[in-house]
Amino acid sequence: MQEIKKRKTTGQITLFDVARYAGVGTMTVSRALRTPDRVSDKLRQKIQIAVDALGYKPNVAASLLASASANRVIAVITPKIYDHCAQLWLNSLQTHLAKEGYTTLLIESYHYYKLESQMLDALYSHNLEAILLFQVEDESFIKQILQSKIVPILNIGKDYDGLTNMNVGIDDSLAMYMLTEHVIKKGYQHIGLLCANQEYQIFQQRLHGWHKAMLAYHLPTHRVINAAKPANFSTGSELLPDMLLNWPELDALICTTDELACGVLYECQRRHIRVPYQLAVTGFGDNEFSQVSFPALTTVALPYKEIGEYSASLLLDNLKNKKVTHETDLSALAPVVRLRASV
Amino acid sequence: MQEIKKRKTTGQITLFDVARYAGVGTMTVSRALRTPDRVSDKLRQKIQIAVDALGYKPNVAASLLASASANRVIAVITPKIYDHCAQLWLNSLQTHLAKEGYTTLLIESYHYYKLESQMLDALYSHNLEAILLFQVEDESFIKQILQSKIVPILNIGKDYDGLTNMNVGIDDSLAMYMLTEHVIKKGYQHIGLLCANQEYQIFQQRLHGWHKAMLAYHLPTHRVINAAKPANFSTGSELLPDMLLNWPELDALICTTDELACGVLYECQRRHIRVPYQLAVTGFGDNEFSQVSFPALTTVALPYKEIGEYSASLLLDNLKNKKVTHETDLSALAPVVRLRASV
DNA sequence: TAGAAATGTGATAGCGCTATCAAACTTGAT
DNA sequence: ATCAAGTTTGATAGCGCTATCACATTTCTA
Repeated sequence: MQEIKKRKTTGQITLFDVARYAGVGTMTVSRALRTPDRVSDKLRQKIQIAVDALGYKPNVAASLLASASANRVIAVITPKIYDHCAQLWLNSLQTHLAKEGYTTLLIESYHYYKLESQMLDALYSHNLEAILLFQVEDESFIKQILQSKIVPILNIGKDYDGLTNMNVGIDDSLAMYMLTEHVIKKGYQHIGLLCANQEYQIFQQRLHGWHKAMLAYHLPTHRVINAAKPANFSTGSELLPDMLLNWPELDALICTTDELACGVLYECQRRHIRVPYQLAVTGFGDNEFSQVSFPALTTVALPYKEIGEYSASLLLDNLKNKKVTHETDLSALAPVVRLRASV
Repeated sequence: MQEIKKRKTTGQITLFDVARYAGVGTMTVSRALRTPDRVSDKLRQKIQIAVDALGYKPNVAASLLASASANRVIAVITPKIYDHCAQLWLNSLQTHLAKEGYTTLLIESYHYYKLESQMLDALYSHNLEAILLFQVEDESFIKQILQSKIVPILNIGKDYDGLTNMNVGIDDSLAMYMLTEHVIKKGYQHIGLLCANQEYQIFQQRLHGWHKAMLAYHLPTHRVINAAKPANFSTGSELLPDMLLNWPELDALICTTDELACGVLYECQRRHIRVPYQLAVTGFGDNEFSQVSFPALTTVALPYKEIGEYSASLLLDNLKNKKVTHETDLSALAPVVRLRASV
């Protein structure tokens, strides 16, 4: 039996207290809690009683330090949690990771502008097993994370030249190409693009997809408003007049988000513009309201749910040290155009 | 000088390595990093060079264990992060806490249904300083958290009989009362209520507020649809026909969320019902789209931004061990009715 | 210039836990 | 009954860090 000495302590109930109460060694208590099958039934029961009686809570910092084991915690960094895409993806990801016992720590990087290193320090203090970046565009920030490369990093979005350990690409450009192609094939000739949030690469990609499709079908690409405003409902309402003023011949308007498109639809109603007869309108993203709106919004859906699932499995495989080259049928991750009443 | 011995280590660069490289004691390195002003400039520079050269990253588990200090991390538990209210509140809260160097750990409790204790274990492993509950309704879950009462707990929402250490109430009932009163004063007589998500207390409170206002003005309270469906756009569109069928005399419809109301507006357009001339419609929450919609939605705004700010200051005061009874002008937290074109 | 006070630095002893290994106790085959 | 092999248990020695105190050094006061 281990020496029973008086220690000055933080007041917390420790393994030692439990061991003394149960009349066993600390190691046996530790085992009873971590690997119960390596302890006899009799002692295990005794120990359980002691744990309950004393209200013992393990000190995970000590456990981590002693075992140098990881924490089953992954961090997700994304600029804007409330984005519809982020919602779908996160929801799917978290569900899958929670099943495997992982806790997800969400960080909205927006709040840590100029506080990045502080935030990272706090992050690393959690003994993370991995970091996921979702549509993080700040390359210097990514590099800063990678510098202190102590855990695997999975990036969702544009691949920064293989900087990250793993990358799951999302092809916004392709999605917009497909959508534009559908509109073109419907016979529209004077197709404009309404792009907000132009400062973000992801919107540049959407613009690029439109541009490419227009060129491919020999259509003019000058009818573009590219604004540095939030891509929300009011911006849509606000910018429609400019579009109509500049290009009265417009017969279709492609918006880079469903919110913009929805704002445009409202403005059309205010101005008695009949959609799609006078003007066809599309969004991007297949948000919840796009199939309920009046008229229902033609849009393109990116498979964020599947991407979330794929991200989770890729990450879990990597953490389990299986092959990192996880071959999956990526066709399941292709964008889907939803043609509705507004085109 | 401290004995330089060979240790078996996890391979990580330790304080000891930095100390040896810089030719100082470990304690000096520790101080140079934690309390730089207690170390001479000369040694501090030397140590900084050693830290950079070796790429030293502190092991926070060890630091926590040795100092028994807290982590500047608070956890927020909420059933649904993507809720508009949660967004506003969280955004405001996080901004204020980030300024004070706190990192916010977001947990969507939905993902941990039946995994609560596992999730809590993971949570506690972070040496949290506090836990915030936002509109958590599962009382047994709250009790479970409180059982292991190791950190202050701040609850936002209904007060569970003083179970939590601190409580910031949000009066949904009052907000709905105010809204209903406005509608009544506009002269509407046949006022119905469309309530979804009836299983949640927060929606019961809204229903209650409507009921109370109707009684106060001697108006009938039977025109209610109380559905166990998600309070979203499509439910609004879907349930409007039932309302109209049951009560053709309806001249105003109050919806328990803006999403429901927006769905109702769309359905009105499909059915050529002129709002507000044939039917007035209101929402609840003042979501972004409610002022852009056509017609713009009359609704009531709860001051989640202010509540977030108040929560942050209350929590910070508590953590700093100032007076916990933080008196604030709570009138700033009162709901605000926004009368718009739809009523 | 001596002595007191303030400041800077390092050796030590844990924080609460687990890896490790040796000791004690089973079990089963001879 | 005996020994080999398996199983269960506990004492020990750290994990990497910081609180603490003692000692060394500097600065200030009389």
